[in-house]
Amino acid sequence: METTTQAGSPAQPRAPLSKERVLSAAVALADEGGVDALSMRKIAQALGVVPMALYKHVANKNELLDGMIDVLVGEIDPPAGNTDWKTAIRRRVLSARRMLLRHTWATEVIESRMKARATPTPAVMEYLDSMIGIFRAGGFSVDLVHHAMHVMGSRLLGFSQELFEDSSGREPDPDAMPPEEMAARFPHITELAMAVAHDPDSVVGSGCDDQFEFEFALDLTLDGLERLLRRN
Amino acid sequence: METTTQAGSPAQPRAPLSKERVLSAAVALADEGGVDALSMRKIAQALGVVPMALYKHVANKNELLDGMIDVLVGEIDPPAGNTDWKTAIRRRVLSARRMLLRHTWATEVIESRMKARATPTPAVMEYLDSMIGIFRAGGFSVDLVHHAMHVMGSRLLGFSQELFEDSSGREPDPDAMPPEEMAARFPHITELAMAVAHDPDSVVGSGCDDQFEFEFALDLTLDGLERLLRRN
DNA sequence: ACCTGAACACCGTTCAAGT
DNA sequence: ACCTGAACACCGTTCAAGT
Repeated sequence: METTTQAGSPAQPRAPLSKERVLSAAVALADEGGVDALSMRKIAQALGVVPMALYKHVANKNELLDGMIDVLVGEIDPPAGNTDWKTAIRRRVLSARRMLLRHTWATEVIESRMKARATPTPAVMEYLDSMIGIFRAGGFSVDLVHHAMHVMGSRLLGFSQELFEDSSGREPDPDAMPPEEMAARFPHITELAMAVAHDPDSVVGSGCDDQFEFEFALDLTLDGLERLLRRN
Repeated sequence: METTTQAGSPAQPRAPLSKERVLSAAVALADEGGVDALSMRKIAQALGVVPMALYKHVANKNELLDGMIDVLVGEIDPPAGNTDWKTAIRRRVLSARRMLLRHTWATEVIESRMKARATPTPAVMEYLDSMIGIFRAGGFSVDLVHHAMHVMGSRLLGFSQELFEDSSGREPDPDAMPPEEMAARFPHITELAMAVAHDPDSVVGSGCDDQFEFEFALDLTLDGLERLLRRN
């Protein structure tokens, strides 16, 4: 009802807009509506600013996305000291995973920007570098850590990569296949799905215990690497 | 110079437009210019047709993308008979990888559509089902094949997922870091990069032997699974 | 010198008007 | 009944006109 500035509450509609404010507004918007719905115009609107004002702090949308990735990488826990390489890597990767689960759009943006850029951003480089450092301190040769980084690739800044994620709240398929046809055409999937559904330990409704599956895969890889290391 | 139909060459500008023609035109355009540059309008133009004509064969752009994925899955070699599960899986995954390398935009589209859809398309389901079938025929329990599918996840319809791919032909970074600063800030990356650069066996210029790295990671996973299988 | 509105060249998709 | 042009509601970004 009152458009002029009130005495008691300065209304502060004009906090001085910085790159940080732009980036965190962008991250918040992406968290809410996904990265496809993210536009320069909407970020500006959320900040109470004209669209062109953003271009004073980021050169273009790609640079904005790079900045958003750096914000995310900053959320990954720093490496733990006083442990062996295996638990240090394990904790770090699981911390990265938690970040990825908080920001569902992260893998998409990271992957597409990594593909487009000649070099990852410094923040990503720093993260990768400290990962390599943990392996090296654990006694890995340069060659073996090279392979290890490639093996870990998809999990380092990885993907939860669930093939059959919880499907509630997604586009419902108007002409979905009837269960009988499913069972006839895809017997192995059906068998597997049935086993999962009847497993009392599995999470009700969602089917797969994503966390368990992720750790299972991670440990399989880490054990394999450890075996190679011992063989030196 | 001649706009009317010639006698010798019927000019056939009006092949009757089918869903298949639309999809293969879309795949060809994506192969050329990437999926970001793909638009309904450009597909129509390539087919010599008005944009709205496409909507007779695909309901919307998402359905178009789903159809394109099916075209790609159709390019993966069928499972080989007369072999053990390990070589059968290996061949199939490597065939999928070759498809992914032919269509650089594939992983991006597959990942984003898998995330959006409640169920993968039937063609993708068929592929996954026959994969599970190979494991089952190899003696895997339903439980173990369940885990195996999760482990293989990122490689099944996977990602080449190279962290440091050949950077030629990508956006050059105007303010790239000087090598000395690189070495100081990222010692481990530098060490690794140097070792790779001085390895006479590595591919000149591109740095990493992507194919070798992919197979290294794949075999590490497969060997781990085999060990679990033997332990039954 | 700084800021910004209008404009440009695009999108996917709707819809009513044409045949 | 079919087909399609124009239009709608968006984009990211340029640029010239305002202060």
